[in-house]
Amino acid sequence: MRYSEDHKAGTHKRIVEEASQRFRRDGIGATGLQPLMKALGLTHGGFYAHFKSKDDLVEQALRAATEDINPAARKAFREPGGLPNFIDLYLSSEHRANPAQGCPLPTMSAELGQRGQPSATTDAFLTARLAQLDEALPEDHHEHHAIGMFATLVGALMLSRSVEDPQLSERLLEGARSWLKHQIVNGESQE
Amino acid sequence: MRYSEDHKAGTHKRIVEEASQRFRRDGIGATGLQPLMKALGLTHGGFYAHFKSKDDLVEQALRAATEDINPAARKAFREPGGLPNFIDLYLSSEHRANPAQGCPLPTMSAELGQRGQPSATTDAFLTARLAQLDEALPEDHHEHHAIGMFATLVGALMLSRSVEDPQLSERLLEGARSWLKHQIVNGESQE
DNA sequence: TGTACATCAGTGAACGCGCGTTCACTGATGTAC
DNA sequence: TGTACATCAGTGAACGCGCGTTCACTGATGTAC
Repeated sequence: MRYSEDHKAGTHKRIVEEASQRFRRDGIGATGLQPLMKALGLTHGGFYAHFKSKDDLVEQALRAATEDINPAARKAFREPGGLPNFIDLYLSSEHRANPAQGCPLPTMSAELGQRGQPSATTDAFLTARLAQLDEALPEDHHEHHAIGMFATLVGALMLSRSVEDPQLSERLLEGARSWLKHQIVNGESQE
Repeated sequence: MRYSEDHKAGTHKRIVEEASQRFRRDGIGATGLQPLMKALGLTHGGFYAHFKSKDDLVEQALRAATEDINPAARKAFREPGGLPNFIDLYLSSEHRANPAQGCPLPTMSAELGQRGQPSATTDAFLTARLAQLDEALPEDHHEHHAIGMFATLVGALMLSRSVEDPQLSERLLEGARSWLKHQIVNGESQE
């Protein structure tokens, strides 16, 4: 059947967005293309009219996630002094509970490092986020501030999702929040 | 064939150790039991004489990793003021290049969080490491110091492994090292 | 305005493959007599 | 000391299943005349 002008582009986008959520929630390896297409009301055969391979989809999904930032987080970055708000959003129990709508790195970056050949997409995503954090930091900071903070955010959220005990999970989030806010103050005054 | 007294225990240990390395290097999902047993010169059928399931092996492998700490890292913890040495070891290019002999969390914890039902083994592993870090920190620190530092270590190593560009990878390790050492100083004097 | 045809997004069966798990078995060794 | 037997760690074929990928196809729509 032939479809209207931009029908295919729409389907393409739907696949990328659904994949982006599933990769973040379940991981890349654990996300099957067959269930993915079925969830969109499509059959799996059509997949290869849109993508060269699963790896191609992974790249596009990660690229899509770069532009799909939580509006509240974007707002926190816009306003001066909004960095603590961003930290609270990133290390919130809401973010922990909803990996599918969250940052792809805590769920995907280990797997991205293990997959056969790496692509520049991860680098681009990470660099963009570091630049964003860099702008939000006080003027006289060093590069390692943004890097250290980002690593802490990603690591703490990932760890908080991996433990069984809810109290331990909460302590991890709260501990990282305190540590990071404490560091903002020191980063401004010292160095 | 019947074997000597502790033959089975030896095989059991060999499986756990080989699995522990493969899980850390390739991830849990990407590690097949068939290739694992074959690498030890065994057939896959015998696996279930040793373990209830793959999940059982995962738990035992993680538990084994708890006791298998890099001697150099252990030494760094023993001597007073050895924390910077530990940071350098954890965030070294050697550790980055050898996940199979390294900390299981950067490679496994995302997957551990995504697997069906979590077990207390991750909690035990993480708690033990936090306690270790806690002891190495100056007396008057807060719990969130150990948590923040550990999250930074795990996050930075994982991210450094996931990027394609070696220079970016190096910047991530170096950035996190600087940030952490800077924080040790502040953690002592302030708070 | 009406008909013939080309397009091509999506269909669904099939491919080989490796997965975790089960199970009837083998056969070298330790034990009992 | 010599023989019969029980043990049980390890064997290897087989189970059903889902994976990523291929491919000949369908059939509603847009275009050409």
